[in-house]
Amino acid sequence: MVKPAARKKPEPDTDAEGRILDAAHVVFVRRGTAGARMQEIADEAGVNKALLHYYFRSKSRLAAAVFQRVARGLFLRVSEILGSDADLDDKVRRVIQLYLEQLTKTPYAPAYVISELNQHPDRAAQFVEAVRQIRAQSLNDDVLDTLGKQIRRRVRAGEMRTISTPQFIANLASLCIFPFAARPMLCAILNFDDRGFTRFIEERKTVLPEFFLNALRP
Amino acid sequence: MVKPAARKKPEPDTDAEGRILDAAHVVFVRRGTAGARMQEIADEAGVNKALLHYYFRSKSRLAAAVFQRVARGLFLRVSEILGSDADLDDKVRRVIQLYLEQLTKTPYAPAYVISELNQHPDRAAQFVEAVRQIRAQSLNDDVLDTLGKQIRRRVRAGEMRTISTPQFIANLASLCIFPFAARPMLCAILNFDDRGFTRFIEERKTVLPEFFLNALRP
DNA sequence: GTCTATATTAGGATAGAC
DNA sequence: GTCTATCCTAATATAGAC
Repeated sequence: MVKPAARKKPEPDTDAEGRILDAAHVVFVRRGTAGARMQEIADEAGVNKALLHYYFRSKSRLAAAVFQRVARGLFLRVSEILGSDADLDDKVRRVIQLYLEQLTKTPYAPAYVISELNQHPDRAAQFVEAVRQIRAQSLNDDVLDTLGKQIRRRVRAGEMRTISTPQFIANLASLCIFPFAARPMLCAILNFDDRGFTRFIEERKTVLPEFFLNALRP
Repeated sequence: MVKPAARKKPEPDTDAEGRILDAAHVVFVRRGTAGARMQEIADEAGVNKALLHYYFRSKSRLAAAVFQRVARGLFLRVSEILGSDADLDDKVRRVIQLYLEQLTKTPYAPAYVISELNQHPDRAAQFVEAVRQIRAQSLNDDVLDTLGKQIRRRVRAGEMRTISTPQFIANLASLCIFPFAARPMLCAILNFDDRGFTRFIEERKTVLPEFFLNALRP
């Protein structure tokens, strides 16, 4: 279904299948799976509705393909960093930097993934599979183990407060991802317009590494 | 529409309008507005579909009523704490405690509000209005101002690192709310089942205040 | 106020020409 | 492979009896 062969056309026009998937990506992320309309996807792709079924058979299969793609995108690069042999502080700094930049480009991804996972219980299995695949690809067999060892080493050396690996990861993910997922909420509470939010994220690029690393000082 | 009069029946059966709103609450939060079905709400309320239209005219009005309710619920009590005259450390501890307990009882609220706000742009205005109402109700005219003053005072006194009020609030909200909003995501990554997640939140009740307050030490 | 029955439209899916 | 035309079910909404 996916041809890894060399791309012939450098123009934005890909083959129909690719255009449809891209269009579906846009529409599903914007409206959610339940709110998306096949017609809107077809329009966005510049093809006929029937062609969506030709390539993807049904709306739910198309939705699954898009979800897989977005979920992977959210964790692929971060997983590489966490699985690398960099120093722990360095990992933290790089993860924060990466997320704040990546999510600035794809700001709707977190809210979409959160929505899907909560409304569509069988997406959870799909998500677990995506995570498993990413883990298998990364240099380290288990990113979590490596990270846990790094944390415990630092704690034993007295360079860091005691913290469990899950809490460490949850805190890091929360601080990076939540502001994007809850952007309209934050903007309402803090009286931000788009410009205000952008500056807020810029500020965050320096605030967050300090905040997080400081929190772990012994 | 809402009668604040004394409740006649102590049984779970309220009047039809209340039962419908409760049922709508459950179903909309579970499925999202687009995914919810009027039939399912009617079943959940134990009434006929037509009655939903009798009381709420249309699905979108019913959805708006539910959203208002859930959004208020997310911020009402927290706003009381932040607007109180308690010490800053105390506020932090009480907010964390409140959120972790409240969200344990209504774990789907954050994901629902996030979904709605991202998929349904005009919910944003509704949300702003809900926040404005809560602010007007609370003892303090502007919770944000009060909090900002407390933060700056602590910073000037050298008892806290410099941090802007928006970053302070965003960090606190992120750390409290995200794990619930992204529960299936966290569970997949950290290999948690329901039991594991519950223990994780229990652990978090002690971890989080330490983490947050420690992050702000000078 | 609450029901049954029905109207109406929207939207996913397919058949078949080209 | 891509289109036009059509089918068909699901879902919101209303009419009208009780």
